[in-house]
Amino acid sequence: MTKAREAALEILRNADEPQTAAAVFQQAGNSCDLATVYRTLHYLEKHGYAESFVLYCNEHGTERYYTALSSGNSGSSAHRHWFHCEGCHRFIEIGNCTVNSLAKEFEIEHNLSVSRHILYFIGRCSDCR
Amino acid sequence: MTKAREAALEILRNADEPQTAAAVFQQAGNSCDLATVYRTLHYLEKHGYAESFVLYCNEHGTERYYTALSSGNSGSSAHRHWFHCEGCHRFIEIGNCTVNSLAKEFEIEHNLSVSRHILYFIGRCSDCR
DNA sequence: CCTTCTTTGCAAATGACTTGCATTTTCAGC
DNA sequence: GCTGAAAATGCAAGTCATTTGCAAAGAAGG
Repeated sequence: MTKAREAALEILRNADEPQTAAAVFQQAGNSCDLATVYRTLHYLEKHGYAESFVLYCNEHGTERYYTALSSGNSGSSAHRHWFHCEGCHRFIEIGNCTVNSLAKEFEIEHNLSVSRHILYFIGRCSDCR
Repeated sequence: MTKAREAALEILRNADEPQTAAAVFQQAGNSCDLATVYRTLHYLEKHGYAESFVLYCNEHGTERYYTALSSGNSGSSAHRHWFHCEGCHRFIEIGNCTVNSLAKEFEIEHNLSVSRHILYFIGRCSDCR
């Protein structure tokens, strides 16, 4: 684990919301190149330290957001889902998600395999309504 | 409704899967500019003729996919969700989706408003397993 | 140390999508 | 049917997140 990777992972672990590459770059104090941040995030995801999803927001456009997974090296912790506020751009975790069982049903019904799923909500939080 | 918009809407209505701007452009036989296709799809979505979502696929990257909404004054069709096969890149509709009720619960629980949600599955269909 | 493999920085490239602007279409009102 | 203002289109150039080529810097093992 190199210094840049350690730093990025620490940033993701300390964050309570999904982070974009640009956000990680900024929090790292520009201590490394943005291209390195992208490569680092790919590395972290590939090796099971983080997961990501692509989210579209009116104001920020389409960006990939990363979250740390609790246990690294492919020992996966639970996949999470988020609500994104279009006002303040904060994220709130959607707990208690039933998508997994929905995916399982769908797999059986269609005799196929679902390797991942994406779910998120967009709206306005209680402060921004 | 101009010719280009009529054509794009017809393409979406005849499609049984979500279509990208590039796909609509191609099916339109390059009869208009790609920029016009983008503008047209924005128009259709803004005016309730279509809806869209952004999906990431390993092979095709991040793209926006459009589906027609049945825009008769009688009934606008419900928002739909899709499974995307990473092998053949076909889409299969996920029927019977419980996300709406999940969103409603979440709204009440957090005193916020969810204006839209994104859900899709990625995997391999029965032909591509 | 020295060699080799990996990672990084920098700059340039990519690809989906957007936009400025001049030209064409559309369409309501004659 | 004509006409003119408003809207739509084509083309080219721009934007923006993300990726990649390549040479230099760093790590790891002998």
